[in-house]
Amino acid sequence: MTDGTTIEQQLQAHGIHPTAARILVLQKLSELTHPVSMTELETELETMDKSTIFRTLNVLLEHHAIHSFEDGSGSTKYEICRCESTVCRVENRHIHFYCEECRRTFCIEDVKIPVVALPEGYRIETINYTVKGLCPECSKRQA
Amino acid sequence: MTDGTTIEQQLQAHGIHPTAARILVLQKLSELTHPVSMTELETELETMDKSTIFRTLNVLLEHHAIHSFEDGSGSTKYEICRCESTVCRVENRHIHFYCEECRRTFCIEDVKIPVVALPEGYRIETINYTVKGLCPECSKRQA
DNA sequence: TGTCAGTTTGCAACCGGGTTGCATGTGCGG
DNA sequence: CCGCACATGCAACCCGGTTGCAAACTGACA
Repeated sequence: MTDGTTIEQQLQAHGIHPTAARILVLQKLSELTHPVSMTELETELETMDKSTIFRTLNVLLEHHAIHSFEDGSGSTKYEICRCESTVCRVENRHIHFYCEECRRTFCIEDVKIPVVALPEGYRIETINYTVKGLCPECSKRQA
Repeated sequence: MTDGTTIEQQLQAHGIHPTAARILVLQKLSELTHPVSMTELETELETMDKSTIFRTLNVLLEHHAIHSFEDGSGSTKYEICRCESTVCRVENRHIHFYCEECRRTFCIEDVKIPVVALPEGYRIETINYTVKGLCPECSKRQA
């Protein structure tokens, strides 16, 4: 989904009416290599209003063009969905690492979310797997 | 740790000076069978101020008498630590389920957090594993 | 037992992420 | 060209969490 296709095509592929705001937000998310908070997007996209970003993110989420998850930072993080198909299965998603020292959030692309078996009756929609601790840089600095 | 010991003894075992507030909070947490938010505690313990509860929870957390985690509800949830020892290993901790319909958080005691291997350098402090979806009741109601 | 220092608590104010209502703008079909 | 539905900006708001400060408490020591 990241290849030749334009941002606009990606939006349409997810059934989203491509407006300026939506293109800009998705564009930005596809450029960034790490997950961002709403506030970070706000500073990146100075022209755009907070509420617009908020609503845009929600549209993108509903149509599964992006993912959101909570690291322990307090604010929700967003990242573009790089799935091949339009529906992204839980077990294809990677885990995240939140460094309590430098407060950065890392994608651990290589490690997929381990899916557990739940007791009868539960219907799994999504799984949040976030590891907290010290990132390589910070743990080295501390040692 | 849940057995014969009094709340006061539990506090002391964790090196916490047992004050009225701390006893009440830990008491309440040990009574409850499900994780609660600060706000829920606030309504349960009407006499106690929000800030006191906040600071008390932090003391309990620092001394590993309780756990905290984020389900997707937006507010942090707290639950008593039922570990035998004073230090609670990640792999002994159970996972949680957040129902997007009834907004309740469930402990899945039987299922422990799967621990993944991270690339070199990361130091794991804690892991947040929360499944979101529909609880048995709500998924039955929907069907 | 009285006093003092350090700790704990309550109150009030604050902060920041997230959310909403409403008025304005924009694009598209007729 | 008009009208409508949808999208955006602005401002205000909500609420969980956090902090500064002063009062209350506790425990140690004279």
